[in-house]
Amino acid sequence: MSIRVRFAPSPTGFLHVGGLRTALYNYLFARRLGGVAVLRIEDTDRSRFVEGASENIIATLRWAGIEFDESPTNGGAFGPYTQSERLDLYRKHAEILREKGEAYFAFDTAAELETMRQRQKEAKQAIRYDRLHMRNELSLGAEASRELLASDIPRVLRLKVPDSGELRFQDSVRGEIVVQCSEIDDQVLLKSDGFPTYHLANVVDDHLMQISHVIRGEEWLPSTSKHVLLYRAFGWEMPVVAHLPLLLNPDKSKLSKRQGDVAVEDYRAKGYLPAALVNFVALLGWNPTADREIYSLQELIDSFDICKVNKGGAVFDLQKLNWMNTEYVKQLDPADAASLLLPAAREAGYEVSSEYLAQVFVLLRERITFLHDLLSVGDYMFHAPQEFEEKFRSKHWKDGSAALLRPWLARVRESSPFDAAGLHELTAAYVEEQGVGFGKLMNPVRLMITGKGAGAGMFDTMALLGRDESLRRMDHFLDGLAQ
RNA sequence: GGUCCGUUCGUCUAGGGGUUAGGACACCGCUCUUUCAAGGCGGCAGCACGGGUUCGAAUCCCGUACGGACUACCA
Repeated sequence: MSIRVRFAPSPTGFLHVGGLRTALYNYLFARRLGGVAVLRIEDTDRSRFVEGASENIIATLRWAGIEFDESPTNGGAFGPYTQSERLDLYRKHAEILREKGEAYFAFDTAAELETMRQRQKEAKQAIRYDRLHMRNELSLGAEASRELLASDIPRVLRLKVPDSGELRFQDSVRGEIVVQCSEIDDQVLLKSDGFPTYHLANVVDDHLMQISHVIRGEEWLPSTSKHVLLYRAFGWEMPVVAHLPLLLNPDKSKLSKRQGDVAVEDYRAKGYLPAALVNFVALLGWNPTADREIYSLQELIDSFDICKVNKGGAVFDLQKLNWMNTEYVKQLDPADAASLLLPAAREAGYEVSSEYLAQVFVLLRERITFLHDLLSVGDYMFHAPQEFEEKFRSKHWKDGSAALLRPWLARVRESSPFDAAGLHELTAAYVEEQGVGFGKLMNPVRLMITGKGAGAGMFDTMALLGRDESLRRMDHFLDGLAQ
């Protein structure tokens, strides 16, 4: 059997991080087994359609490095199948179902359905379409329905669910699931606007596209029994299903916008690296080994196993994501880091070369979570400090500091070459002579040059800044003191 | 309310009859040190509960509790 999977988002907004993980697992599964992954846009709800959402989802998947293999127009591309372009297919199959007696038309109004639900709720009954008492082909009989069918009264097509019997299906993640037919609602298949519902379109497409494995979120588990019935009604073979555990808010409810960012777009905008986000999200619900956290996409592919996916939901923990991003930032090639950061640096008004940016990155990469932190954490690498951290000053700038600094400054002025090793050597000799520790001298130097109490090694910092700039800042500071 | 699903440190997880229950994030301590990080070392902390099955249960079975999803002419 050839492996074919699909990722089927609906274009109602930005790609959700949960969607990213679903897409990723589908992608990993397909790549691991040499299968095909298709992207399908499920836009059968016209009222929720958001302009540009589909394009955004595709762009976001590309950003994350997740690729799809097939397109309706040309064989090899990423480009998606779009359900709204396949409406004839769903209508045709809906008709087949009706001819087989597996589906029927119903003419109830929204108000009638509401009344029915209210009644059921008050009677503490399960809320389900009441086929016997509502207005439909089955309750009305052939004679009476003929008139309604011929009229222009709005109608929906409903699945005729068997009254009794047991349904069983295997889920690759959860094992066997058992559901009683009596618990299943007569699902609407075709809406009154002629569009199919998710259930019909999904089953028809999965079959027509020869999808072998349906990997999707747990929220679909309850409706899978309806899909089983649909496959059975059509006489089609059911694909293997796997329902992924949900991504959760810290309070364990389904990950939602109210409690933080859910759009991949948001994380991208905040400066998370795609590889870090993908790595993090991959490990929410699955882990290839016991003692590793960092995996490249290829390593994830090589070890992916759908059967090892967890059943329980996973809380999306921002702290761990942040840690993972710092790991990926540290591993970035300096030249790549510089080119990623250059636009932001320019926007901040720093007219620097990418070579210089790469050097600043190397200097400070262990101290940042996001690449763009370089511009704030290391602002003094781009201009003289505009303010001096008072807490650090009061702690490390003593009355005798200036007197201790001047002879050292004279030597720095003369030193050659001006590099970190030379400065270190020179300074080591000086503090030895003076009988003081490094800190006594270097903390004031840090204050004068960076204005801050935290940063990379001062000799490296000075070397990168250069002799002129370093001395200018210190002289300026001491001049200010003298006045 | 009904149906279905789930439950290993605070969080992500490994482990699936015999383990001192392992790793990671976070937190704390020590170390390194010119600052802050990073790094190294160490610490805190967990099998939801109750019954079975078994010589032996975190692991298998059944309940209970708790949590979640679904319950639309949304996906």
